[in-house]
Amino acid sequence: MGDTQRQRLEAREEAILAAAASLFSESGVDGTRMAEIARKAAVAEGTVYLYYKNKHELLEAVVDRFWRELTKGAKAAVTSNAPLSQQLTELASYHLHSLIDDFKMVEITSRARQRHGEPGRQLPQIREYVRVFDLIMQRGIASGELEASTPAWQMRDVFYGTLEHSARTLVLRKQPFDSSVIDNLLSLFDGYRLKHAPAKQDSGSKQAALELLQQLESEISRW
Amino acid sequence: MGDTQRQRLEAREEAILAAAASLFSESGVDGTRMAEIARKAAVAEGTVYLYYKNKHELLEAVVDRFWRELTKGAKAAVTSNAPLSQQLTELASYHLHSLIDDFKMVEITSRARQRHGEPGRQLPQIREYVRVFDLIMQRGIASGELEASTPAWQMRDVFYGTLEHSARTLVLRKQPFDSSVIDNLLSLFDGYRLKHAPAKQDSGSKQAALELLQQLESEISRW
Amino acid sequence: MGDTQRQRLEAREEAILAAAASLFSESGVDGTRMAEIARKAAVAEGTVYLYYKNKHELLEAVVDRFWRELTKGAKAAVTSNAPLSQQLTELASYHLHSLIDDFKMVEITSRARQRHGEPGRQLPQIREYVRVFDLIMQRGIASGELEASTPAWQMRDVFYGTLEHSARTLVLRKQPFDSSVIDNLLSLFDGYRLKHAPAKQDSGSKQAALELLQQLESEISRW
Amino acid sequence: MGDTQRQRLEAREEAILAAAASLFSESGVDGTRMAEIARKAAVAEGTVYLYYKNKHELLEAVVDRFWRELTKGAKAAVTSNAPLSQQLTELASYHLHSLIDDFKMVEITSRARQRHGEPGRQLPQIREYVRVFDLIMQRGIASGELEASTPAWQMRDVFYGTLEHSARTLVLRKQPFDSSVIDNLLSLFDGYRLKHAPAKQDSGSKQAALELLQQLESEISRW
DNA sequence: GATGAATGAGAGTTCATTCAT
DNA sequence: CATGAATGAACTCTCATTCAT
Repeated sequence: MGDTQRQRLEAREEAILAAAASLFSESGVDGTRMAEIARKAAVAEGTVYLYYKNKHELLEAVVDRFWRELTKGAKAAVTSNAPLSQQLTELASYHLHSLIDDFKMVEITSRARQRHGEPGRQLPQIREYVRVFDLIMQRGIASGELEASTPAWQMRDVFYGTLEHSARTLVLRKQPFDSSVIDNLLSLFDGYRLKHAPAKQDSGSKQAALELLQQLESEISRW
Repeated sequence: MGDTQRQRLEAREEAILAAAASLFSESGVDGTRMAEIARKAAVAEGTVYLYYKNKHELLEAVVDRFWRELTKGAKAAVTSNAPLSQQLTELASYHLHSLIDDFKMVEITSRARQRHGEPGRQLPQIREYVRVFDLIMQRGIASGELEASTPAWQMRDVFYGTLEHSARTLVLRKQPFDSSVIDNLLSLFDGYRLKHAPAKQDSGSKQAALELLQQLESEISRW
Repeated sequence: MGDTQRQRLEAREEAILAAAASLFSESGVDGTRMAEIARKAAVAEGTVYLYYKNKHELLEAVVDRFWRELTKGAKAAVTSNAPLSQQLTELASYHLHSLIDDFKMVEITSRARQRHGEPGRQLPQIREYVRVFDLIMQRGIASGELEASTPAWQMRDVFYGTLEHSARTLVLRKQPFDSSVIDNLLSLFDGYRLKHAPAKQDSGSKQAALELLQQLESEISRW
Repeated sequence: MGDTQRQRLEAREEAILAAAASLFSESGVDGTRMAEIARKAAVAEGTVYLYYKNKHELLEAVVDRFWRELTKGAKAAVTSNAPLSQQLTELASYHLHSLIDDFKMVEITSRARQRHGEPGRQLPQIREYVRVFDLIMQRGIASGELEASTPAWQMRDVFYGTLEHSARTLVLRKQPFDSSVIDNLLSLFDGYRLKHAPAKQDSGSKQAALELLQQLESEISRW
């Protein structure tokens, strides 16, 4: 019975989140009243406040949930044993599809970052999501598939930033998808790829790279 | 006398815009009351409504003004006779600097795009700004400095998106600037650059490219 | 417990109406702020809007309530078994007294009828009130106490209009009442009264009149 | 040239009054902004305040003008040498027509009477208009055409009030006119008319009546 | 006298949040 | 835990009125 109880609570929480997500997407954050969310979630207004301290926390939870779901998919795209280029392709495809489909959520995310006086904060789940992109870059470097001279975060910025901006472009053009964006990005990434076997690595850094690689693989495998 | 009158009106409008811009940046859009803006601009509350129909239109005007100023600077960075790579470097540097310095404005921009039921609209001045990036890519293609097989808008997405995302990264790390981001981006763009003189172009497309180039140069020179 | 709840709601609604009525009468509609009404009714400002969508609807409710109360009194004056002339006297007396006592309400009523673009509307409760006057005229005609050649509504206009205008006259003169107005009106109504037994009525119309009379009596008895 | 100046001033004043009257009728007093009136009158906003201290005084002026015009027509209807009943008929007809045609003005009049704290005031021009009705009743009494036992003001209340109320009835029914209302009223007034020559009046009161009659006739002739 | 930009008090209204039931 | 009526601070916006030109 305690289980039933807990399940009911979680179902309620999920209902509120889903209602809020759909209304925020549809009418914007300011255009959505707490009363509407409660009605759509079939709970009383006050009940929402039992689960979330205020509207902003609810907004953050909605955004969090969105990126958590996204993170799951991104991890799945990257966990295979396929070669790096294929994994990048899959991740890029997944990312671009997701951003286009839920572009409203991307905008709402930037809304969630803005809080009264504070400077723009990074929400934890987004950090986690971006971390998937970082890890794949780091692994590429560690495995020697990507050159080590460019920091992983810069490759990630190219990868992530390009796709985000292309998503905006495609959404504005009302195009549902464009795979050539991914082709272009991947061929660009060839510039980062080592053409030859990684020459002349001194054994110290080689060792370090191997350890890092093992660490990364282990982290990825825990997903 | 008409001049003095007009000047006073414009000064007032500018004062309101400046006040709004600074307060929106400082406290966010929701955290700023129309009364505050009026006080900071040293006008009466009602006066603001003489110039802008409501808070949202004022917000749009603030955002518009920001991107208009940015556009001026971007055009300046691109108007020289310097080689493409140097122009790209300058544009990238200007863009990255600007986004970092006024990162709040970037966030506010996404706020301005969100209006009640409407989907995310593109504000005209941003379009104009992005157009500067498009033009330099198009010119590079027309002049044969960039390969023609990748659409200009995709190169632009890489260029613009990478820098935007890097700006976010740097702001989150509280770094004021990082030139290596630009170096990285430029060296990546080598992948788009033709290594040899553009060989084997049939005379028809050559002719077309020349015409396009002249057209672009003429447009740029009019800035 | 539902009862207690409902009673509290109704008490609150009544408190708001009473507060509004008294303030509208005292200071006029424009001279009364919603905040004042809320304070006088001992509720929060927002609470008023829980019961009435806006100031105009509150005004209409106030006016409605006034005429509903008036209607009750008017019906009581007319329900007796007394002869027509006595009932008319009582109704006239009640009407005149009421209009004089709450003359402000009569003026406010005309204010309630005016809404932005719309032409003057007839508020339902006033129609109901006037209907009491109509019914007594119709009954008089049906019973043969009043001549049938003048339409009931014209008799009613004489009756109602004269009293309303006399009320204005008396209020302007600051007289609390003047029974001679009623005497005059009643003696004038002798002109409508059949001096003899209704002669020469053909049996058909007689029958119709009887049926109408029964119908009217039945409607009145249901009050 | 002074004349031209004065004429321009008067033309302006008239333009403002006309604009206000038409807008008040069309959109109600609250629904009309001073700026609209100024625009329609083709003057600047501030100019209106050179002629009228505030909106309420402008409203009063509009109402005043309306009743002044009405008074002219009413006097014309009554100045003839025709017998009383015919004069009454003409006055009633004129009154009823006017009220129906400009019913909005009647409502606006009651609006003009309401000022913040004050009780309902009588506007001077309405008093003047009603006075026309009083005078014809007084004259009828003095000339012996109406019985002296009912005060003139009561007869006037019957006459005026009935017509006013009938006007409302007809407006609500969207009827442009109904002459039977006047027939009914006139035949009712037969109840006030002396059937025989005024018998047995003592010479004193007879003398007084004659003097009053002369006085009234003189006043009427001065119209 | 005429203008119309500027004023600013004050209005109605909203809605996130609370709390007695 | 759940409710939803009640709250009231704070908002945007209006518009009659003023006054420098």
